[in-house]
Amino acid sequence: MNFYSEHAKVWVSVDVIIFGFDEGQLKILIGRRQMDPGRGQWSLYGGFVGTSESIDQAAERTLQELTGMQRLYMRQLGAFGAVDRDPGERVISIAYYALINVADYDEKLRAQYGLEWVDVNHVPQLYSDHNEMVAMALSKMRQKIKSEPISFRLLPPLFTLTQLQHLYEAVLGEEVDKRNFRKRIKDMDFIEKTELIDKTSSKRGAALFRFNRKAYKEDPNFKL
Amino acid sequence: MNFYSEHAKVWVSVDVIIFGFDEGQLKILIGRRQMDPGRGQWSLYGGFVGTSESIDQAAERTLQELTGMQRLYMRQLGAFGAVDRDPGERVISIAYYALINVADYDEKLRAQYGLEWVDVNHVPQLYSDHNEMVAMALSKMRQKIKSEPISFRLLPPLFTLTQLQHLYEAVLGEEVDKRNFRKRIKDMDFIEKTELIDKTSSKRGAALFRFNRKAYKEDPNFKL
DNA sequence: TCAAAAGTGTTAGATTTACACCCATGA
DNA sequence: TCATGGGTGTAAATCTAACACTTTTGA
Repeated sequence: MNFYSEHAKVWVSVDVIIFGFDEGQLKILIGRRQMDPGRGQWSLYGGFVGTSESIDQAAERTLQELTGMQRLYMRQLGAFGAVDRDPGERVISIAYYALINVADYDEKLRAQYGLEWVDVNHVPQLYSDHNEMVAMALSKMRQKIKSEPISFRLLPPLFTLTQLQHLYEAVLGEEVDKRNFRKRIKDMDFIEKTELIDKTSSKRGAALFRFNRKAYKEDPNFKL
Repeated sequence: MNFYSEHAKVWVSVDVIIFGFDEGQLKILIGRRQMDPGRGQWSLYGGFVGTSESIDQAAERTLQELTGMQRLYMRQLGAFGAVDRDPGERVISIAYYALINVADYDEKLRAQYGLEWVDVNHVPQLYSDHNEMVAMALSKMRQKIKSEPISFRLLPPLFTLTQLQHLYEAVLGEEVDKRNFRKRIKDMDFIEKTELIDKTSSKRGAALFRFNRKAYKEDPNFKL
């Protein structure tokens, strides 16, 4: 008998907000809940924290289950612990948000889990407090994308400046001045212009850029 | 039998980093751990989350136990969940940070709990991952104090501009230009000059200011 | 030849930073 | 009278924001 045993245990889960950029919109991945309570409701994907894994590991396991992808960007958002947040049992949930390049995402997996990409501006009502989690994740994203080079996680390895600008516009929810935007990008030497040209979105073609992680680490001054 | 019961429960605790401003230094309140494992080690104060309280309520209960004070500023920092973070059992802890005016704090309570104020720049080794929590709290504080009027939570209701400046210097860990600082304060109409004079720290006396919460809510543009 | 997206500089205004002296008072 | 902390303004530099036209090319 020790002092721990005087107290009650609770279930702890993780829920993951997966952001993607597609069709000029910032989207998240949601699915229909497969179990009671709340079966059939739109919901974030989550999972319980096991006894032999850290909460970060639980979140990574959940994310990988869903995407099959490795080494994705993921950060903790915070813990959600209202007593009745889950209608079934007392469950404390720790929310994470992750960024993926939609093009890398296996469409078969999406279908298999019955997941859908939905525009962050048109998220339906979700199970439990998941809408709150999404709102908080979006707000944190907006903050972070201005001061850290996480935008590249939402794009293919090679991207045009117009794509990058549209991504910022989608995340921030406001228009961005093209010339000022490009000026700032030019100041960041770790965003490198390649010799490659993308001709898919214009007749003239646009230069493809790449994020050089090593160069960023040597001189990490990101500011949008 | 439902799907919850396939999973294991864990203990969930809260730990509170209590900041105070005293003798020109930013300090936190720590104590000697009263139970095994880790008895006698320096530690943050914490408590377990009960079955009928939210995590925020658990944090508030813990904070109030310790300070006897109500309506303090407190925010969640995040969840800490390494498997072996607690040497005794698997415990996931959610850290909170709180701000108090040291002068309001009952010295008897401090002595009763065996707590000490220590400078954030000289925090000893703490139990478990508590040093990590403190570092994160400090970093969040630094961020927040530049964009939200939380500094007043660390001061008496009436304060001089020199006090306020020293507080910023202690939190940010760098010197602040007196004239530029006062210029910015003047721009914020919700920091009101009173007719009162503090003569305790100079012969000439310094004007006492107060934070007008209502005025701030009407025009909340805080920027330091 | 023309529609559509790519690409490019300048200027005014706002913000930020650096900096030094006089004031009021009690001891 | 003097030591101590309180209080004040200006100018240079930097940063931010607004703004429009030319280029390239495939259809």
